Amino acid sequence: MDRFLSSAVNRIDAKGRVSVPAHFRSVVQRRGFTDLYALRALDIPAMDVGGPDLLDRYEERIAVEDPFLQTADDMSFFVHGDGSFLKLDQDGRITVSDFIREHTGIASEVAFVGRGLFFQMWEPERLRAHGEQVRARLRKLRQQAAQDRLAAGAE
Amino acid sequence: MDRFLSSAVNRIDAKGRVSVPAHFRSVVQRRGFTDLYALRALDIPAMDVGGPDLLDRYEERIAVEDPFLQTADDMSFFVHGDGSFLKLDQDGRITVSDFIREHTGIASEVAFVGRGLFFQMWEPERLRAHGEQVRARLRKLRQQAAQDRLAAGAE
DNA sequence: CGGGATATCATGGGAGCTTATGGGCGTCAA
DNA sequence: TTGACGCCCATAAGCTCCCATGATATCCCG
Repeated sequence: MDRFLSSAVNRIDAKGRVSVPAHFRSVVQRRGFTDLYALRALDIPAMDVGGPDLLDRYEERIAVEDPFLQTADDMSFFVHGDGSFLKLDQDGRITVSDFIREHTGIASEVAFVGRGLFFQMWEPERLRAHGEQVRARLRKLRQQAAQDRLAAGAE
Repeated sequence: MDRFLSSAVNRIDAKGRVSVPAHFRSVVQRRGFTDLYALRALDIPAMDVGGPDLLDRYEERIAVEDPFLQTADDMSFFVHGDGSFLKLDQDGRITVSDFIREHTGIASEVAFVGRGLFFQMWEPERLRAHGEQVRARLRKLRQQAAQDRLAAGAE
């Protein structure tokens, strides 16, 4: 399987390093990459992380915009300026920069969450809270759907 | 990777010098440039910095304007007359001229921001404010796209 | 089936290189 | 002469490479 699946929590050591879960590393490696690319997620305190191909996908998206309009500029600013390469050392660890800490609130532990084509880095407690919210939204959605079906049947 | 990515904040010393981030320097070198060219960004308090190819990009933009209109003339003046060379010293530092300080508000620290084919120099606090605005615009764009899809599905 | 050997993995720390930053000194031009 | 600038060196902090350890999972063979 060459997708990012499941999750794990790892500890940051005294030098600010953290091990990327071995499974995630092997996915990146199988695609032929040695580096990771991290992007600040738009509306949640998490980093979206993937191989450099993640960057390529975004750049393809930018390419369809008119390069002289503000939207293209915004997208480039976000992708190139609000992201950074994470160099994997020989033991498969990355250093957690202030850039990451600021956006995520990560301090001493990192929660890695597989998301298919990429994975995310979270502060564990925030991830838990976010998970609650997501579940609540999904429950509500399902109830809503059930009610709609009832209403449609009564007509 | 030969693109300008991620960001860093460096301090200006007593002589008015500032180190260009090592990663950016290596990109410049890999592209075969020895000098940097800096332009005042059009509608933001930042410098656009890159190799000579940066000029090509701006000239391309001018080319789409009608040469008889004032806009083209303004832009040409801006690109060819209102830019400056930045010489890298042996330690990879540039001196921050008044030309740059005036347009950006840079005083004691410089934020370098990768933008793919070029990079930008910002006053750190202004960069933060600008980043917020960009993220807000992109969030709005995403919501808009989601609504459009819903509307299309309802037809 | 069981238990020891082996491999894998997260984590800790030492050593050396790279980078950012500060400052001295000579040169050239206003 | 003075101030801006280029060249050189020094230093401290940060980062990368390398090795060690313990815990866990996997394998293999009796």
